[in-house]
Amino acid sequence: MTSTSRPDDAPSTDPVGFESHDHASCIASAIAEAEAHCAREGLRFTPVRRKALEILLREHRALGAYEMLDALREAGFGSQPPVAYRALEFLVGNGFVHKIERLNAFIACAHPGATHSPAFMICRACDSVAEAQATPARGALGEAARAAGFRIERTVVEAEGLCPTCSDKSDT
Amino acid sequence: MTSTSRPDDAPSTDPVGFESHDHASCIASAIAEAEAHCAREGLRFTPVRRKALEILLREHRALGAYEMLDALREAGFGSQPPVAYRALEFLVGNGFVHKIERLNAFIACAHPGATHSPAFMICRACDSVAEAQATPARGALGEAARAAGFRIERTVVEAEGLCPTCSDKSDT
DNA sequence: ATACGAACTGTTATAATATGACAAGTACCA
DNA sequence: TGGTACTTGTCATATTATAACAGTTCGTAT
Repeated sequence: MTSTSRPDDAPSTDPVGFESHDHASCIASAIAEAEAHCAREGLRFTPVRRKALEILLREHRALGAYEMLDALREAGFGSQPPVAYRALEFLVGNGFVHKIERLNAFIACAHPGATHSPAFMICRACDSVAEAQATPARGALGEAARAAGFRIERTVVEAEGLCPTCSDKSDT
Repeated sequence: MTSTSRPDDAPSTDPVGFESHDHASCIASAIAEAEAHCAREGLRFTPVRRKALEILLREHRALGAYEMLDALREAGFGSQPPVAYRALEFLVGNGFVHKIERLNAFIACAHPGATHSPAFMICRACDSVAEAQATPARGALGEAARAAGFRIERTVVEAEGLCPTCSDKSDT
């Protein structure tokens, strides 16, 4: 906790992520959420897993697996790819982290706790990523799936474009 | 053309792709579409590009770049990765082929000619892929983007689950 | 016809992303 | 305390992708 912490009721929505916000408190609460979830489910929130989640929360951007590996090595963990991939697999599997397929990279979930289908907005200029909510079963895809008899289990929804900041720059 | 060809008005929708259909005619017409498009735009529909598109149309499934490379080599083209990647880049760039990010693989467009935002249904059991239409700007993502001031240029929409066939099998 | 530039092809080499397999350590429970 | 499932770290390797450069082809303007 730093002197910048604030009560939980401040920017509780933050639907976007292109705005700045209080990292210290969102990190702490996300870690606490993960810890509680693991306790409830009988999962082992081991040091390397916790560290990986902390790194993603602290960076607040999408990291490649090898960037994660570097960070974990610096923190004193193993230095071979499976170390990073296994931690990330655990975190993704439990919904604490999402994989951005378009970037082959990983980002901490912005809505921990909520069961959700994430959607992402990826800026092609600065690589920033914001998380929103998708509504898979609704819309054209849901209809097509029902018509085809396809049983949707998971959706990847990623929009690529320009974030407000980069959009302003390119308008110049 | 084979004896199985049929008039263009038969299954004109084929919104799904989990159904079988007349490959010979859909291949021929897709190639013709691509040829016409390139002629109009002053693009060069070279032998290796044409062959790559033919291969994807014939296979009617998502192929990895190295599978494509093998097929191109067998057809007498170069045998190094850039050969495949460059042909695929051209085809994707012109909308004749889509990349399935979830699979790092490529599939021929099922709706050639139409300007569209594709959406895919990917069977996790048999890896079959069907293409549908997405409606990016509508729905929750479009709203979030407008609220955030994010300018969407392209969307990746991929649903993972079970196709009708595999779904029936797993119900047993 | 010919010279020119842009685009294309093929190659070598290497980068970036990801997984299989195994040995050693740890947690938990019977 | 012994067994079992899980976790970690490592080595080795597979898979996916791109940079750079030389030679060729294409279209066009002389």
